[in-house]
Amino acid sequence: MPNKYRNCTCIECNLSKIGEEITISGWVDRIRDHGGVLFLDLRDHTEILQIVSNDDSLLKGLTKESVIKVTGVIRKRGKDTYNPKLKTGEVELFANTLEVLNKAKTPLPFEIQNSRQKSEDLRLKYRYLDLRNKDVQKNILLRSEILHFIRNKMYQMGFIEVQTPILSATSPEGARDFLVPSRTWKGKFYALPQAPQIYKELLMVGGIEKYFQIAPCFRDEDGRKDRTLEFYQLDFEMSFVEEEEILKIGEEIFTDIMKNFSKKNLVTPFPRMTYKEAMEKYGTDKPDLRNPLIIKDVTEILKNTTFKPFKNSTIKAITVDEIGTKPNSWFDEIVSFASSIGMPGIGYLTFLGENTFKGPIDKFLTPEERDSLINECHLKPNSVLFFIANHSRKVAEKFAGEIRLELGRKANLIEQNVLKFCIVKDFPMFEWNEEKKKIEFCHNPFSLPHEGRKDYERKEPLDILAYQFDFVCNGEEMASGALRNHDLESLKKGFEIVGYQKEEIEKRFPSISKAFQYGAPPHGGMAPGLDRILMMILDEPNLREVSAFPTSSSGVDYLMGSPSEITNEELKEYGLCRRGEEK
RNA sequence: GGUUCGUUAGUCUAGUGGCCUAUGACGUCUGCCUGUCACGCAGAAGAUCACGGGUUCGACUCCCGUACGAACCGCCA
Repeated sequence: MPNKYRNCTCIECNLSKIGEEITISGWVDRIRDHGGVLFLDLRDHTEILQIVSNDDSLLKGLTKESVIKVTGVIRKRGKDTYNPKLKTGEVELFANTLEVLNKAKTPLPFEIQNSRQKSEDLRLKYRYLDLRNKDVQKNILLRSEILHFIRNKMYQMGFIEVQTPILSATSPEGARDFLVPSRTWKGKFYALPQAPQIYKELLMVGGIEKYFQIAPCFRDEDGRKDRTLEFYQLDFEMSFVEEEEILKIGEEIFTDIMKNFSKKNLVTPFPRMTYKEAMEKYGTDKPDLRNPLIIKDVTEILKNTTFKPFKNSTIKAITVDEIGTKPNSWFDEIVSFASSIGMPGIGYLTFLGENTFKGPIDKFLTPEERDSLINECHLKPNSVLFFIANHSRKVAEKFAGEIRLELGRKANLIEQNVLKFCIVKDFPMFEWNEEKKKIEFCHNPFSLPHEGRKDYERKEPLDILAYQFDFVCNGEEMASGALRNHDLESLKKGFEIVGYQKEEIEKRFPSISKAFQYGAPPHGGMAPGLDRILMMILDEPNLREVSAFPTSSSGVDYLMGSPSEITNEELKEYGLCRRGEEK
């Protein structure tokens, strides 16, 4: 709508406007003063428009990135002065008046056009300038499109959008909570939700059978490139479902989003594997299937080995074809990588063909062992077989997983321009924490064991599997989901196994403990990470690039200056006091 | 909490013990230029080399510590 600032935007300035007098506002992108004739690129959210004038007093004192309002007449450019790079490149605005609405200070902290190459802390400190860069803005625009797309999709599938509280209660297990002191109830705290888990289950008890929300989640843990203090999940939950239905819907959502927004090839359908299989073949619960290498367990083949480091150990092997002729330095780098991740060593053998190997371990092998390795590990001449051994099976798997990734990277085996999803399911309900010498939940305490309460009666806790799954893409965890346990007794049993008293559960989860006594439907759902989806689509190196106002990796917001100190008065008002001061 | 790497004008960067009174580019400022569009040309200003200590005749450079940043491990049901 025309107003005193503008009656059109840059993109609207085309051949149809020739001869018209227009008023337009925006930022000064560039100034080119030729003496006698001067050019100015005016930028708004749509495009750039070239302004021309012969009056050099018009530009007196004008600085880049100032906000100006220009009135003038649209002219057709001479043919040889078209600028094909601009959508407005066939026209220009001959300025009559130019008014500075807000002058920009000079020099700028960085040039807008190449802000993406600047150091990140500087960009974040001046995020509003960084956002003026079209390449930076494009991520925020895509985020908007995907949010729009997801909402449409969920509504189409019959889900109901429900917002759940941000000021909530602290939850045991899981990540550290962000706490918010209550002024009214001194000494008591709200907690920001790590996920709307309890609320969505209560919605199921409340008869909202298909719920979704694009939910903010907060976790007070150290950052990573794909982990921030606050992030968004497409959280959804359904009543009266079986696991397969959730997996199908999850797969449909991911497929639709990726097909619509990613330029990479999406491989469908998503292959599925159990947690056990993932750990055995890939050494991780989030396998990167772009990497063709597979881990083979050779413990049985080498059970009688005389090679000391392999004795009484789980032995994993990885075959890499066609690298036998790499220089020694190549293998030395693998060895030093192995030691950098804490491995005592890594053995390898080059297969020369026939029955012959080259390598220091060869002399410890019997002819039978050689034959078995050649057959079981599918060795071809010039293949190299890497051995990862450890007394602990878990540790051997973990190291093998890391070596698999490193070998894939180093041998250039990672397939490019492809999105390879997989669904990892049947996570164990519990796992043993060696350091704390106790049993812990492996994933989500609210998940349903395969046999429900029967599992608790018949099985060792560590053998119980859950209807718990992850969606993984290119080695990144993209979503987590589960069928939930709606049987209060077995839910409590689970908490008892990790060391909670019965009363404690009722105290910690008063809502669930009560609600599940009044007719809780079987239910389940999942939660794809919105920020990670964007990171994957845009091929960004970290989550901060897909958010308008991210904090630094260490959780500092340089724009707002948060976290910030507060005064003693404020502390007192919230019923808090500084260390060493009396209450 | 741990490991690794980093910190030099507004920005990015060169620099490997004396040749540094610190290089180059972009930006900024001044002047010239009537068709540029990453305009061009000429000139100028701009740096307690993150901070503190040490080694040395001498430290931007080597060592230790601190702060800050990033990636990773731990942590993230």
